[in-house]
Amino acid sequence: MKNILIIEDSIDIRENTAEILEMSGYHVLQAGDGKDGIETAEREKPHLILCDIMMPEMSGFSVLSALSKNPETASIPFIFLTARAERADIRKGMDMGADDYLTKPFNDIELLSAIECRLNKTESQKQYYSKTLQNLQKLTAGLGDGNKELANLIGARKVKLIKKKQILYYEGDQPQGIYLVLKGSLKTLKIAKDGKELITNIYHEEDYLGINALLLDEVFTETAEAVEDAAVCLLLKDSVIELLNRYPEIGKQFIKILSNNVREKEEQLLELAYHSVRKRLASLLIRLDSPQSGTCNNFKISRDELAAISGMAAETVSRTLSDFQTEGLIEKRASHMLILDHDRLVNMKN
Amino acid sequence: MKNILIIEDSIDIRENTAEILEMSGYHVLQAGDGKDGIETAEREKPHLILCDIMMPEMSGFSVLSALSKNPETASIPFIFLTARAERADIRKGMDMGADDYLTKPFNDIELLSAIECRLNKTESQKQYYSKTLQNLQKLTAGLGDGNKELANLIGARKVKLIKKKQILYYEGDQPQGIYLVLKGSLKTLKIAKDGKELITNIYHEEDYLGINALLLDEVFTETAEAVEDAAVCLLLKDSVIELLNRYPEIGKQFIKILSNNVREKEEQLLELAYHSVRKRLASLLIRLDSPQSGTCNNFKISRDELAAISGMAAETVSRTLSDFQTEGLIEKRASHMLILDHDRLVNMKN
DNA sequence: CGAGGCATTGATCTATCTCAATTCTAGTGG
DNA sequence: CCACTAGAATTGAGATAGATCAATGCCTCG
Repeated sequence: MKNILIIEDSIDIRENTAEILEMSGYHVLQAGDGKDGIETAEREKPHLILCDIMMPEMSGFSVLSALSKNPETASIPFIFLTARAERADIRKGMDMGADDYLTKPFNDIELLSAIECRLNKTESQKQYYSKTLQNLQKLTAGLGDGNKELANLIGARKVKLIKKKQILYYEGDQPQGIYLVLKGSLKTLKIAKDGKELITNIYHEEDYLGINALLLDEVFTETAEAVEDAAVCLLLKDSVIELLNRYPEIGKQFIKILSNNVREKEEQLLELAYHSVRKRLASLLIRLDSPQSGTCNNFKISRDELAAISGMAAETVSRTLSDFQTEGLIEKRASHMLILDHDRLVNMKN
Repeated sequence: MKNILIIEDSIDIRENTAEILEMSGYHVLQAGDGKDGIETAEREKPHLILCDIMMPEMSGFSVLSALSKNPETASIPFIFLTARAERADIRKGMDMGADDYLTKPFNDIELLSAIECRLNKTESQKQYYSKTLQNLQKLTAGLGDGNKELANLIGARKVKLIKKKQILYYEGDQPQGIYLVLKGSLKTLKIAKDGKELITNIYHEEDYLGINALLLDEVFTETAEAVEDAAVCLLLKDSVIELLNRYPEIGKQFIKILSNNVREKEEQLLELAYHSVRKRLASLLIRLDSPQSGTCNNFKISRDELAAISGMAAETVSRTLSDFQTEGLIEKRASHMLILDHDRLVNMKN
């Protein structure tokens, strides 16, 4: 039997809702204010939480924020109850990691379907991603307790699905934490004053997104967008910092990731400063060809994107690729690229 | 009583010199060749080393180079003994980090005054830097035990002095740890195949050098060179990692430093990709003007260096600076730069 | 005070961007 | 399943910012 916790200051609504749920076979816990709600959640670890936004003393936001900080409760599906209107509030709630919201007054069917839907989704996601997570754990094995907890945090947290071209966050947004890419790929980009874009990074499965914004108390300096349909998992700032405090290994992993990043960027700066378009494009193709060391020799990417990564004009990219093709270095058909002569690309003179 | 090691293949000179020194109250160690000299130095850690340049099998340069690599011996004052002439050799020796040289034949007074002067200098430097270190400790206070230990580590380590244009480490060297800059400034640079240099970073007092090489088990990917006479302190890899394991705060500091670095690099990439030389040079001037937030409006730098940071030709830098001057944005006299109109530089259109 | 290294300035050259006109591709709806 | 269309890619022609080569002038440091 599933336990559901209702946090709601109005006795009427609370009892009424509880009744509906109990008739449907759920076991219900009730809390009349935020503080009580948090305590109950931590003690009982319910399977789902319903929480009013507007409450005296402690708002629903504070409750969600507090629960998110505790890894034990961070992953419990969380549904906001809210008076109609207040769209801004809803946005804010969802951004903070709430899973859904119900507009009061709601009827039995709305309530039950929202809850069921959420419980099902959580369940199926858990199964779906447990495979990915096993890989992750294997990957981060031997790192001791720290990573087990990190993995728990990941497994526990809700997954956010974003579709191709959708924005995960904008330059200027306040970072909420870091994202682990579970599936698909994303890119981060900066925009110059004249509107030209520069892609600064491409993230694939198992990459972390936003580490460099985690500890600097500033807004994002780049925009993150899905290159293809993707699933990411938000690890809230406070939880990650908490882990960082407890497990130095995790900090060391982050340092490694960032160090690699710095190195890559410096390499790119050197290329951009002194290498010809041919050379830069050649090395970019190599870089894209082996996203994670597995050389696959073929991938898909638009000219505009190639241009935005390498900082050249799309027409120039197009021309140069045509040259490469006639020279037998690559094969291209529309946006599909196939590397033919890896070595000659690596050793491109100029 | 101070120990002095003499490395010299000619027995006559060696014994003679030893006698002079012993009469003056020093305890003398002797070595007849480079290999023996290095071993003795490592075993006995003398207070000062005298070393002939021209020796069979292993030259004085090799001895100095070997001792410099070992942190235990790197900070021992090192004086070359050399036959007259050979000015080039002397230059080379000083560039490698020797502290002084004596031209053979030398008399008692020359020898003793050189030694005394050097020992005194080392002593006073130790005191001088202990003050800097105290500042550092104050600076990193409030970070708990971790930083106290870090500060201890720093205080314990010997200081390495490097002169202008001298190399701290080369691309391809194995990192021994990270360096804390105590005084002066250094730059790290990468070299393109055609010999052009790109300066990737400039480090000032209290900056850490080499964090990005610390945890990646690979060689340095850039060369570090002193821009002006500088003093650095080597924090050995193992000690730092040990601290990292014990004090998450330190890891977090490193993450912040690296995060900032990544951000800066991305910003530079954007500029290099899409901004005009005018704009890039303007923002570089701004960046150089305030090394650590203290706007001083005037600094010294060569055209070649400006070119190597911004990835343009030195002539272009020169031309653009002249333009800036006629526009009343800056004032320049040889390599001295003075910012006149900070705002207009920041808002440079194109 | 002299020399060698910096800095400046001029003249030329070219890699790459920009604008513009076609052609191709892939995704949509009938 | 096919035709249609909007977006993507290609190709051409022309413009230009900045690199390069070269000559001269100016510090600065011994």
